[in-house]
Amino acid sequence: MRTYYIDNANMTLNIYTVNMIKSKDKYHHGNLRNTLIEIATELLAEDGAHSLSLRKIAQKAGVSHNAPYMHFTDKEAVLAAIAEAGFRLLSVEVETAINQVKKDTEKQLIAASCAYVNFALAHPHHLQVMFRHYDAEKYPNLIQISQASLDQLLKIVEAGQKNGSLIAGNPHEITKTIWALVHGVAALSIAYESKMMLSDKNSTEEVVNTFVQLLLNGLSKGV
Amino acid sequence: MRTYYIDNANMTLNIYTVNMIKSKDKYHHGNLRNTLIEIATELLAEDGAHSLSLRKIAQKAGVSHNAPYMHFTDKEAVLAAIAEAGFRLLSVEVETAINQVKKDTEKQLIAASCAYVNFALAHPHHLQVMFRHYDAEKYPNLIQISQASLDQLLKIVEAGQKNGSLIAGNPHEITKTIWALVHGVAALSIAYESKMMLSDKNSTEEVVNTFVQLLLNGLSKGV
DNA sequence: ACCTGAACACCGTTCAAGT
DNA sequence: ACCTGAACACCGTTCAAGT
Repeated sequence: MRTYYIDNANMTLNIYTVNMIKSKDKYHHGNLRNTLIEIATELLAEDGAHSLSLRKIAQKAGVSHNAPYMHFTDKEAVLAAIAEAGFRLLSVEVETAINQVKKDTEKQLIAASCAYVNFALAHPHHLQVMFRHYDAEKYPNLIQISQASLDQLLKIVEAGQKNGSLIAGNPHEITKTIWALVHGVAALSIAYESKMMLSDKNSTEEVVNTFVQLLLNGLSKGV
Repeated sequence: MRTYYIDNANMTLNIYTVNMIKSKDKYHHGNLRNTLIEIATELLAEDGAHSLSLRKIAQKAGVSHNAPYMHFTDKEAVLAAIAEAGFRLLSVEVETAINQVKKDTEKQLIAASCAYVNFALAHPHHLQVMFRHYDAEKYPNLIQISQASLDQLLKIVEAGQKNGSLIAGNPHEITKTIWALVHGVAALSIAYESKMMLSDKNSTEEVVNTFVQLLLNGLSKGV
């Protein structure tokens, strides 16, 4: 590659090099990848996953319909990158929500759950792309980053077990139970336009609080 | 419509009518709709939702790529029909599972939950199509039928409240909590190839049992 | 290295036409 | 009524070519 430059260094190449510097913005040098992800995320939020096309993304970025292939092997890779960005955003929102309440296990669990459901309601198409099925071998980063929210819950659970507010037992199983409940609420809320899980008279916070409280206190009648 | 037949009854139409009767199978008269749904479900299971096309379905059914439009307004309508069939199948499997155990609330809840998760694992692409977002006004039947599993859970919950095994309180909220947990387990199992929620050493039944038990007994430490 | 234009085999959908 | 063939505007992806 380097030899190529030296061997072919000529007038034409010099002009090209100048153009590279001059038109940094126009040609997105070194930045096109991020630009494409940003634009794709916008289009996703506006029109949904089914009408998201590489060609539209490229057009809106001002590049040819082929430029994305310089940064992504195929459309699936773009979706994976969008999903990855989504998990990062979700993680930040959950973390912020947790930090805004006192160091109380119950309050933290509810705050994290609300943040998760609110993210889903605010970015339904994004959540859909985040929880598509991806080849774990192809996108190891994605799988890893997607566990961030799970780890955030795990921390709360382990702290709760230490301070005596949660039952003993495998903390991973407990964490997964909470996650499944919260993810289920989020997914079903999206599928049914909030009509099924949420209600008009109660806020999302109140409804999520009800679900989490039922999980904390249990559905079985104490003897 | 009827007038049209009478007014235009001629030789040509008679030949066509004969063809209609002769080639009932070939032209799927009155049955093409169901054939298309069946084939679509097969293709969905094999290749996933993203590569399901109306043209492929039509081709496999032996009709022109345009014939489906006689029975469905667009691709979305086909997906809705596939989803509807899926909910009917899920409902049958859940009902069967419930009937195979004693009239014990806990056992019934676990049986129903297992049936739900097993359906998801057996038909991951189908579940994906079932829980896409559909316009409730366009497909009222779909929304209605999709509530069948919820109603099945509700029955168990109400019986459990009556026989004293479940806590008092709004049965709908309790039912939704169970559904959200089970749906969350199903959805996350699919997204992560069962690696996240399920385990290699334990059966699906054992894992689902753990989750449901945690919900029944609660995560909070009793005082 | 990075980007483009032409080309390929596919889509969903519409419409005039056939039986 | 039910189905077909041609046509349209889109896709994702590949490849030779440009700077």
